[in-house]
Amino acid sequence: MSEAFRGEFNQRVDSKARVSIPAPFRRVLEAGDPNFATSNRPRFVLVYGDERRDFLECYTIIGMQLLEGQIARLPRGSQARRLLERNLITLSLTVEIDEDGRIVLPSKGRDKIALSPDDLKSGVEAVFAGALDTFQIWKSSRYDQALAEMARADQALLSADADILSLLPPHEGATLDGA
Amino acid sequence: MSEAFRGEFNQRVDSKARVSIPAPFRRVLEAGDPNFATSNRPRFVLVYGDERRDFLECYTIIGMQLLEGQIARLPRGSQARRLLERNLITLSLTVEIDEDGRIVLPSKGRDKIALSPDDLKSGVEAVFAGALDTFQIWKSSRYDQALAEMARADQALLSADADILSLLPPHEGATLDGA
DNA sequence: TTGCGTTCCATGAAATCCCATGACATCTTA
DNA sequence: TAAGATGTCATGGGATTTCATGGAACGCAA
Repeated sequence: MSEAFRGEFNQRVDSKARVSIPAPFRRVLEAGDPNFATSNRPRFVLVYGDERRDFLECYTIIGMQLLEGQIARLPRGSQARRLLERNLITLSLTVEIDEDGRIVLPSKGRDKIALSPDDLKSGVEAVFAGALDTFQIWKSSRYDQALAEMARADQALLSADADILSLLPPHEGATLDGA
Repeated sequence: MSEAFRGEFNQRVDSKARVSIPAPFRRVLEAGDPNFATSNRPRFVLVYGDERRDFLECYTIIGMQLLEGQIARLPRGSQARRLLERNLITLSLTVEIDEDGRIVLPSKGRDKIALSPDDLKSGVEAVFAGALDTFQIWKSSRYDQALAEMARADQALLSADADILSLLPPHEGATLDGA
């Protein structure tokens, strides 16, 4: 995976629920859409399942196909498979990026991240957060909130002076410094 | 599978049992009907077999042909083949989408999802739920009911803070993050 | 005629297209 | 190196089209 979603971007959502996809993410989405060369309009999959989350998770076309392949390996009709299908397929949409680099946030997606009609009218910010093979879309205010909560939880995991990388598993084979 | 049925749509069923097919599903049905280019009227197959279900399962023309091919591979006269033929072929209908993007729900189909004449008179909602290579049509109230039942079962399967993706089978070969 | 199914037209809301602008960053050229 | 040209990006606004939905008109058979 040479291309990956990285970084954090704030984008304005306008009154029509349009929002620009950050340009670096567009590059990744273009590379991950087998159809892009012909259509010139990158598409991707926006997942709004999993009630316990309040952000949208976005997959490249190829990334989602890999996921579908994994789901297909589970027995038809099994509970695990049904749950995955519901949350990742039924509760998801394919969206297309327009000539201006924007998408319209579909209404199910707006509901999920709590963008009310009032929010749209008065103007809101969305946060795009890269997560390697996917990226997330948050309502800005909720994102800040969630970060604060996570920071608190993380303190418990990591003693004050420890390096974050100490959480990595013990390495085997090649390392960054070639040791 | 570049085109797939995704998402969840509520559509109103009118007093004549007409219902609009959600536009994104129409695009997929058009692509899956070899005859569409000439007829300009996409067709698809509506399956109402399998007594244990109370929804209609819808296949593209091509999707159903693939399924028929698989059934044909089973030994003639075998019980499995007979059961599949009955439930997927005998108990099914081909329907055509009209110029306005609607179908008329045939009466066998209405029976299956419990749309009574009274329901039609007073107005009902149907739910269209995408499931990759097929989509389902439910009476809205039953859909909500079914979801509620499943939600209860799902809690047992998934511990409170676990990621849904943890239900995937242990991977072999390629994964999303190229690990 | 009456009931049923089909085709055609009407409409408001929502989604999409097309064009415009200002902020930056990069490249070019004297 | 300073100034101008060029390009990409995020964002806004208006015009246009599509979509879901309702109702009227039409054809046909009992």
